[in-house]
Amino acid sequence: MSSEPAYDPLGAVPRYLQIARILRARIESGALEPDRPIPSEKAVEQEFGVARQTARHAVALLREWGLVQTVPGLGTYVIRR
Amino acid sequence: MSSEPAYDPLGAVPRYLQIARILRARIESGALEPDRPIPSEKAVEQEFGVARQTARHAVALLREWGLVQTVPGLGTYVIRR
DNA sequence: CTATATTTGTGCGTATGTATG
DNA sequence: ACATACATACGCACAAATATA
Repeated sequence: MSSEPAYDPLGAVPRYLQIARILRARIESGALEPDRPIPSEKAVEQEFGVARQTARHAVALLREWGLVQTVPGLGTYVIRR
Repeated sequence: MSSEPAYDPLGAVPRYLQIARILRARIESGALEPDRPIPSEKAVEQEFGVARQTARHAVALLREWGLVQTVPGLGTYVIRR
């Protein structure tokens, strides 16, 4: 059984990093597929109950990690590799 | 040759002031043109490796100096004079 | 062509906590 | 105590790009 990292809002690990790791796990597991969009910032906010800034921070990490590509006005997509 | 002030993170002059002076020099030299946006807060953060607060502090100085004008939701622009 | 909805980009203001000089 | 600086996090607003009715 492979499970994604747990989300612990009160933990020592910053929320944006926890969220980024969870989304990364979804990409690596194939739950989020290449050339397909990841959840919007709005959706991330709602799923994890965080502010937009925090959601954006998480997605920014995915970009830095080379996992996704963002198109303004459209969305953020999983990079095919 | 006119060169902009050096950035010295370990110097006695506060970083926000150093950054503000560098951006001012770019405006006065024409590297940043009137009616054109200066680098976003994010870009300033990244270029100088400082926190958001510090980048914002620098841009706030440019406003106080009457060099730029900030438009909410759009950016900060060099004032034509 | 216009209007609307969605998504991302940018900025403002504020707050808490940590650390250094 | 104070100024500076970093890190994290919340809420809000307006602008721009994109897609669709």
